[in-house]
Amino acid sequence: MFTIDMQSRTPVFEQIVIQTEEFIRAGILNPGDKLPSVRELTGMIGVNPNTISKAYGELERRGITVSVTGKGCFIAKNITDVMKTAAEKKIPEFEKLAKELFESGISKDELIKKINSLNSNNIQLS
Amino acid sequence: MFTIDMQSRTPVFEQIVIQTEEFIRAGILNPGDKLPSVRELTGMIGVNPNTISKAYGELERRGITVSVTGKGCFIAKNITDVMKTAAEKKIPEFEKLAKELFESGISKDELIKKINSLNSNNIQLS
DNA sequence: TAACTGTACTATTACAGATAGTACAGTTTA
DNA sequence: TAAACTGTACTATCTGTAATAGTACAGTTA
Repeated sequence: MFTIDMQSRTPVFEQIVIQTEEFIRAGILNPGDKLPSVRELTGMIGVNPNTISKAYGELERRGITVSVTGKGCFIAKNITDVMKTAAEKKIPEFEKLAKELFESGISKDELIKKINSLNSNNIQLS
Repeated sequence: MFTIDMQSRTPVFEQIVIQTEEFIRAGILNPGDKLPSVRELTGMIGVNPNTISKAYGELERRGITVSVTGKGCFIAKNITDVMKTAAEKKIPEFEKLAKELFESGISKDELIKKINSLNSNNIQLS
């Protein structure tokens, strides 16, 4: 499930957060789904339980998961709204990057072409 | 000229690199232009000369500037090509971000609208 | 009760960014 | 020529963050 690159400059706990979000967008993880337990992931990835706990804490802080001691870590029921809201906060970042490429000599048409080529991998199960 | 945020998680030397690139795209810095000397910037920003030197070294490594001991640090003559090539390498990053926003519920139309609203700040002096 | 769940805490190691100080090689200018 | 400037190199040190190690605790499940 998770693919961790120990050589990456991106902290392990952050890689877990990022990949969890990617799995949600791809429809692999859905509302109410249970993530592997801290100790399961510890065994799978080969890192310290504290590192997993830190990732789960960050996911909960973002409203992406709900952790319950004794039960586990679950994808939030309102995950669709949470992801949409988070994405809207990233629009300025998108505009900044687009502006950078445009001012560097890449045409608007080429950028728009890239967007029109996007395909959703989201699988609707309901 | 340079605006450094000491509270930012982005290293100071990297902020200098990023802002230099921004000044070039905005037409504020042009081919052959001389950057402030290491010791001038040290005084302006209030950081260690080594930090400035590290930024200048990185700029030269990217082909953005040419440093000459005894003379100074200058914007490369072929800076337009260098910036275009660098931007092309960032297209996958652009596609990834666009895909993330799209899969999170932001429509293609909205993204395209943002691109069409872009205005170039580039000032042509020649 | 036993085995699981997430969480909290301290101590330690490792690494990157930044500072401090010094030194050197090359260029410009008076 | 000499002074003042330019970028660069080097070592030592400090700091903050990531990660590890080990232990412990509170709540849930079977």
